[in-house]
Amino acid sequence: MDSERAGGPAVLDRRQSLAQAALEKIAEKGLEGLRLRDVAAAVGIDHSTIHHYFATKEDLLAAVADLATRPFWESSPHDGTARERLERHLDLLAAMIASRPELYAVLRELDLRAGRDPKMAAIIDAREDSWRKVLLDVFEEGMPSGAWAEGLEPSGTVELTIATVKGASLRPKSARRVIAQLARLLIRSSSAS
Amino acid sequence: MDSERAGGPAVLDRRQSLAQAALEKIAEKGLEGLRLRDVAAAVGIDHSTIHHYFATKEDLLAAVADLATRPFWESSPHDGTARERLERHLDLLAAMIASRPELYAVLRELDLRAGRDPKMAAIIDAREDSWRKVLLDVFEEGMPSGAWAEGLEPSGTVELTIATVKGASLRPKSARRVIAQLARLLIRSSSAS
Amino acid sequence: MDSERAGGPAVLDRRQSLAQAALEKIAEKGLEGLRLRDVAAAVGIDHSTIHHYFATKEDLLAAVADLATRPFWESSPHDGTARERLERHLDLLAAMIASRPELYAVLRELDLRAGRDPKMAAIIDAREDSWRKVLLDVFEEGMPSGAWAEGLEPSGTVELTIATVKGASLRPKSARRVIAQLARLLIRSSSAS
Amino acid sequence: MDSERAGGPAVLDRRQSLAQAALEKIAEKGLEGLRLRDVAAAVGIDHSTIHHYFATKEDLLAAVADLATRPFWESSPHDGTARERLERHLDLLAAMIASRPELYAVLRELDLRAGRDPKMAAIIDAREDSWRKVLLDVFEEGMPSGAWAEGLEPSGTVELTIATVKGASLRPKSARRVIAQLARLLIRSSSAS
DNA sequence: TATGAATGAGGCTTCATTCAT
DNA sequence: GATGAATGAAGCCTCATTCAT
Repeated sequence: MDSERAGGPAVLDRRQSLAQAALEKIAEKGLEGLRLRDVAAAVGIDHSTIHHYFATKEDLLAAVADLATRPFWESSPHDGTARERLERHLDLLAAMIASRPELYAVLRELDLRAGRDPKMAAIIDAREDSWRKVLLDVFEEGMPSGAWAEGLEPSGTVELTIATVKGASLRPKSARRVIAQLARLLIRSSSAS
Repeated sequence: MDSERAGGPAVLDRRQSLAQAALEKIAEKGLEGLRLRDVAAAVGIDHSTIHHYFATKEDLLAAVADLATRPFWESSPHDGTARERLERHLDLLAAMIASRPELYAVLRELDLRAGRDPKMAAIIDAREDSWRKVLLDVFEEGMPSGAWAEGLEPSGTVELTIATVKGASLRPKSARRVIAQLARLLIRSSSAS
Repeated sequence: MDSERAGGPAVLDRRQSLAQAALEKIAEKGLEGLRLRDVAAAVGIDHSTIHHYFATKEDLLAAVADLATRPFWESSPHDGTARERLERHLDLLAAMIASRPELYAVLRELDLRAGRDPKMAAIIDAREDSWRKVLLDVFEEGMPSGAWAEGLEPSGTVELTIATVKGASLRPKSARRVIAQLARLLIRSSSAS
Repeated sequence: MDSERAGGPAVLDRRQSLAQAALEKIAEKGLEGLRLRDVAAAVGIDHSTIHHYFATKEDLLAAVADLATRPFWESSPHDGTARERLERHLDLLAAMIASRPELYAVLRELDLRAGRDPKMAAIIDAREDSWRKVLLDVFEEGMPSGAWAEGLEPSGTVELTIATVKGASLRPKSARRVIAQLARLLIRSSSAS
């Protein structure tokens, strides 16, 4: 009992903090500058102890991917009109990119990696598909009420939104502006709600 | 003069082909998988000979950045309406991403690198600013004639376009669709096509 | 007494099965491929628990040596003529090499180790001396009756026999044939079969 | 021309001396104690430079096997009677085991390794087959003249001889005696030449 | 220009061992 | 007795770089 309370979470914490430290190192030095030694040092353990938690560097990277893509939209409330939901969603994204630009730099790094590493692709794609569903749901919901700009096609717009957010995160400084501009284009400006 | 006629061009070719080979390797294995040995092998020279052309790995990388960002829009004709010019520009981009996805993967890799390497940032930013100007020119030119969607602000739309193209290039498969969707949103739909 | 009845035998069994598992691992991967982790895994315990039974890897190795050299000739009946006894002895050896080649591979591995490790030499030599005595006894016993080939010198033949059996065990496939050939040479051919 | 005289042999020397150094280390510490660092140190080069000559430790080991099994019987003259040739051959072996016991210890180490490593087996077996042929030739040649002990079968005796020499080399101290005893048993003692 | 030898720093990983629980 | 966390020494190998030729 005691050990379950003590050891259990501790282990999770260690794994978690190693993944977190790795994420920070990637943000700082890039995937090509990631060194297990540095990660270990960041959490204050010997670099060989890392292998207790992650058999290989690749495994650690998988944990980083998992951590970095941990769904954030789950917190988004499902109520409100489609237009409101989209606005909130994009606002949240812009805010997060502004507050944690390194996280998004790492995400892009992982996107690139996914292009040549099937294992990474599996992790990244799974999470991205969830995001895709969330967006598709919003865009489809807003169609009947004419919430969107003329000629907007839901599924293509999902891809556009994802692409733009990703591209915007490559330049955190202007991300908010870019996302705002996107929102303005997507949402029907005139007349009806 | 003499060297340009005799050894010069050959050297330039070598440098060029080394940079090209490096670019391909980066596309294949990422910045973290780039090995001077592999690059040398790809052009058929000894791995130590590479240092006769590039003193350091970083220098080679600079050459890669230069090669990858070599302006492509210069070929774009300046005639036609703003709307036509934007369409042609986006079409060209979509076509290039489709035909040379690796080149764009490398560009994104370099974007990320620029985020932590001032030298790289200098190279990348210089070229991106040129692109920025081209786009700004187009968007401003189309304003008076009402070529664009309502509420479009030139400078913000430049950033949006750049971000979207970059983001789209992370998923070459759907890049054309994304860029087309963007074009549809930017260009005023009413008033005849 | 108490511990022999309760924990004692269990501990002995554990030690025994660890040594046995180690022996098998050595047969499989050689002394250079022996890993305590593998041995522990083979008997289903944690790799650190192994140190409760053997303080050090060397200690485990000593147990392996002990196990591998556990005298087998004790079962050999002492009755019959010297010639019969030799034949039975060699037959038994050939049969064991055929049925447990790995055991003999490990024995050779330990022989080699004994050449550079005094502790190992002590264990190995003690058992080999016992074997030596058994053989010497047989050869001397057969001398008066002229059981052996002409010019056979007991003590030198003991060494020859040991060397040949060892050498034969390096190639288990042909061991039986080699040992049979040795027997044919040792035993006087004339004077009836 | 100059470089051919200088660089050529030098390289061979380096590879050769690395293999030789490795052989000595194996003799000293066993296959399980072989460290590339030690080998490099013995030759006076940085341990990473070893990889210039041998891509992997396994490759170095192959060179060691090649060096250790380099045919020695080629020097044996082909003239004389079969009996004389066998005597000379066994004498030579006994002398070599006496003068270079470590070489033979390593050979046995490699024999064992060959049992679990096909690459090693290929090298070892090839050389052993040559030896086999030499012996078979001798034993068959002596058959008609009745040079051998009664009932000696050539091919089986080849195996016996090989096994005995190998076994003898495990105990260099008594090797000469063992081999002499073998010779006495093989060669017809009485009567005719 | 080109090469191959050499270097040394450093990378990931392994492993016997120890220790607290 | 058993475990899992932790260690640190060490192992093989890689790689950018230098240097003599």
